[in-house]
Amino acid sequence: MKDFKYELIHKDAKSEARLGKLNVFGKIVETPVFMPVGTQATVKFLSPEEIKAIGSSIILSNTYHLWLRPGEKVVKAAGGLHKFMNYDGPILTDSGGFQVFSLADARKIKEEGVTFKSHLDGSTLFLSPEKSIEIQMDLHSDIAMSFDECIPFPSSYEYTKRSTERTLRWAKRGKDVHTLDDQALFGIVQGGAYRDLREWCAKELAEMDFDGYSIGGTSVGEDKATMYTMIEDAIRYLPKDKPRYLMGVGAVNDLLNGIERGVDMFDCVLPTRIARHGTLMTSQGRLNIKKNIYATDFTPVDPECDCECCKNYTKAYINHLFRAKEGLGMRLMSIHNLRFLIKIMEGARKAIKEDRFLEYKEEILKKFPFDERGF
RNA sequence: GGAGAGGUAGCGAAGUGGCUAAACGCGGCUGACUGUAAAUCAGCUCCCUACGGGUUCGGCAGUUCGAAUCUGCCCCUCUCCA
Repeated sequence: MKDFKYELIHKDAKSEARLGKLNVFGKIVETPVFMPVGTQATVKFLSPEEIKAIGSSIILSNTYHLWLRPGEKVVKAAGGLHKFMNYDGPILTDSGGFQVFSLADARKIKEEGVTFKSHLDGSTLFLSPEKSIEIQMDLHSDIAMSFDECIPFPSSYEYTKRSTERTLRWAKRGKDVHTLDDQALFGIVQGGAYRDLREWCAKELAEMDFDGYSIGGTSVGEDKATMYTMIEDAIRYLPKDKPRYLMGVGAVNDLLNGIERGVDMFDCVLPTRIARHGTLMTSQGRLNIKKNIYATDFTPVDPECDCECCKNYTKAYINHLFRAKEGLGMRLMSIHNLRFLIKIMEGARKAIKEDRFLEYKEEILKKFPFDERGF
């Protein structure tokens, strides 16, 4: 019997927003939750201690990248991913399915699996649904993902249908080889932007009885309205007693719109990536710390923020760190952006509890002067 | 005082008669970034009333149809010798 359980604490009265508690083999994750991404067994620039300090309760890592380097056997020999990276909180691993999408130039998809060209040395590699699960079992993450194909937008109905059918077969194949009792396995809803395919895929997956369900194939070029519809179409037939995870989404408006539609988990590279590139999400809107005007601005990044960066350092100092290419700048910015999103999630959970999620969403969207991109 | 080397856009540095408003790098400015090939990538960076015009390559004067590139003089810098 797996000790993995989603408990619905409270559903918002006026929306599909859900306050929940995810028991990940004894480690509790309150949902809705935002998960920082640590692709290569590290949330870039942050130590596990810092990740926890910002209020993060679960992080992501990646099958494809760890398979290539250092190799899943090395991680296994280390005693698993948690020991390897010295992080004892819950870890979710993506299956490598996204790399089918992002490394599209260097791959070939067949029924059996996907032939990749390594982005490291160009060597030819083969990843199948079984192999992906085997690697994830060696990594020993808490939550594994089914191996899927993340298709681009737009894609033809024909292709989307064929790909989604294959993704379902892959989900089944992966599930059949998954044997760990202390690792959950999620299925991933694809179906592109076609309602019937999304709904059908969700129903099929629900029937296979996964520990949780991901919504994949969003934020790949479609507009916001389409994306929100895709989420609704995926969630409609997903079981209410299992967690729903919207993959790769992290803009503020997307998080709120996802929660409103019943999403429990999110992950995104956005906050950490744009932080490294000099962009901050703040209560004053988007801010590029590299700009000249901040060179002599001795105020905090975000006066309303309680993170290590905002409590202790000034814009001028971080501007200097960026110009000097000092890593501390990227680290402080990453801490801030993650804390910013996590705080929004904390607020969302509180609002759901009080049956005022929609008001909260409006409040946030009105308060933060971001553009339609949501950051 | 003598002998060499050299002065190119914010800096470094190519270029040595037309294809040069001048490579490239740095710096500077702007933009992008959503299950991370990303401390990355793209554009701009002499001036202007800008699909055109104006002034540039230490200074001045020449040679030439045409000069950053050739000649003369001058100014300045560096190295070596006295």
